[in-house]
Amino acid sequence: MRSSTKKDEPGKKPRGRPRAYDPETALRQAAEAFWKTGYSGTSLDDISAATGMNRPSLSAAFGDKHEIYVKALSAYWDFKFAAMREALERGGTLAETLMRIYDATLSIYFAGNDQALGCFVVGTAITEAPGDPEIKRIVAEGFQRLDADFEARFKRARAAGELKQDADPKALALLTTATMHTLAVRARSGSSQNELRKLAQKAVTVICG
Amino acid sequence: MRSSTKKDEPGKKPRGRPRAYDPETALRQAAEAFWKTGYSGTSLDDISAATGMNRPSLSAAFGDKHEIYVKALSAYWDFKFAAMREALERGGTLAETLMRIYDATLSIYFAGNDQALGCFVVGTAITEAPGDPEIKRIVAEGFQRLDADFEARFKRARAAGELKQDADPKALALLTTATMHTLAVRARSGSSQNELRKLAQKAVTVICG
DNA sequence: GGATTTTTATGCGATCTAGTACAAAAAAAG
DNA sequence: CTTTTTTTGTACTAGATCGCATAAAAATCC
Repeated sequence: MRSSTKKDEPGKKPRGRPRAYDPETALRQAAEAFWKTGYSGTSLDDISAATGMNRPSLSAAFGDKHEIYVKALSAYWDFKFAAMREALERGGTLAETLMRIYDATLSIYFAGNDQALGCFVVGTAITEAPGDPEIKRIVAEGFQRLDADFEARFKRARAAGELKQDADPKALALLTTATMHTLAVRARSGSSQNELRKLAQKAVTVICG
Repeated sequence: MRSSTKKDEPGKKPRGRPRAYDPETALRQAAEAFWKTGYSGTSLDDISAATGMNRPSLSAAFGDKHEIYVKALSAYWDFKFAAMREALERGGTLAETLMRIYDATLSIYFAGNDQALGCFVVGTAITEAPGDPEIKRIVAEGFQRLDADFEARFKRARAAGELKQDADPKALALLTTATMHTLAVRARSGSSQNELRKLAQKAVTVICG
């Protein structure tokens, strides 16, 4: 609840005992714990162990379990869309751009050292969505933005003559998102990164005509 | 552990007190509970309430929580593939067949009265997969079979001249599965059945050329 | 009707879980 | 050096959760 998210000016040191942990790092570690075992499957003790913070500190910094999760979920979307934007804005042909997006996506889905965890949203938030309006809303808004970003790119491509004039940007955008969803699901159920890269390549080939 | 899954001959009545509940019905009710709140989010008390069975009866009939879930998951795949097979074998053009499959799929994903729950596998098993080898295996095998069934259908379509000769059956199959995955994910995060039907229609149009 | 078999029903005990109260610790301010 | 402020660390309570032990119930076999 404090305004500690905004980085205090480095000169002014705050009044009391200094925090032992960096909030951003801790939130990322908490997210990793949720990412592995899902919302319901992760206890506050697990998060406490993952962050090195004890329960009261967690509570003071991020609120209760649900608040921690929602913050982690929002941070994940921010991170994902930042990666998307970067891949989108680096230019190149349509197929190159799409493939760059999928490569960036896969490097997130396979980020862990050992076990691939896929997409945080698809792998953990989807399960909770039906019984949790807030999670459901955040998830749905992210997917809508994904569709919209892709559709805009396909419209530009069609205008630039990269696609046939009778191509349906909306339809192609939905298939592009669908491909991302299947990558998310398959990564978490054991497919290899190489296999999924080939899958993405095939999808891009079909989508780009 | 008993051989009670095989329907005993109707003439021979078993020896002791008769079961108060039909095992198949109970397993379906247990699956519905898992479907709503996921594996970790569903307690044995929840399942007990959903089935009307008390805990020891559940234990005797299906084993512990993990065994109940695995049985429910396998039963779901059976059910899903039965619906698939029926939609595949009813003939018609490629586009008609695919659309029939998606309609059957959506009627499963939106089966509940109130809240859409999407796909049991994508909505609940995916979350557990990384930490549960058995669930992971069952999930992966189902997806592989899905891909294979679609690929076979596309090969037939190409041979029958329903597709261009340079079409890639494997690539189209992956996109068809991807579309199913996106339906699963979106249904659980609040999209309407009508909206998803339109999505499926657009996907089919692109996939069938 | 009594013995045997199988299922149901109640309830117990050990563990996990979430949230919080309270005191100790670490820093700046005066 | 003392006071004030904020965070940390320990510990506690209340409730959930799981698995099982034990007794009651309902059927067949003799």
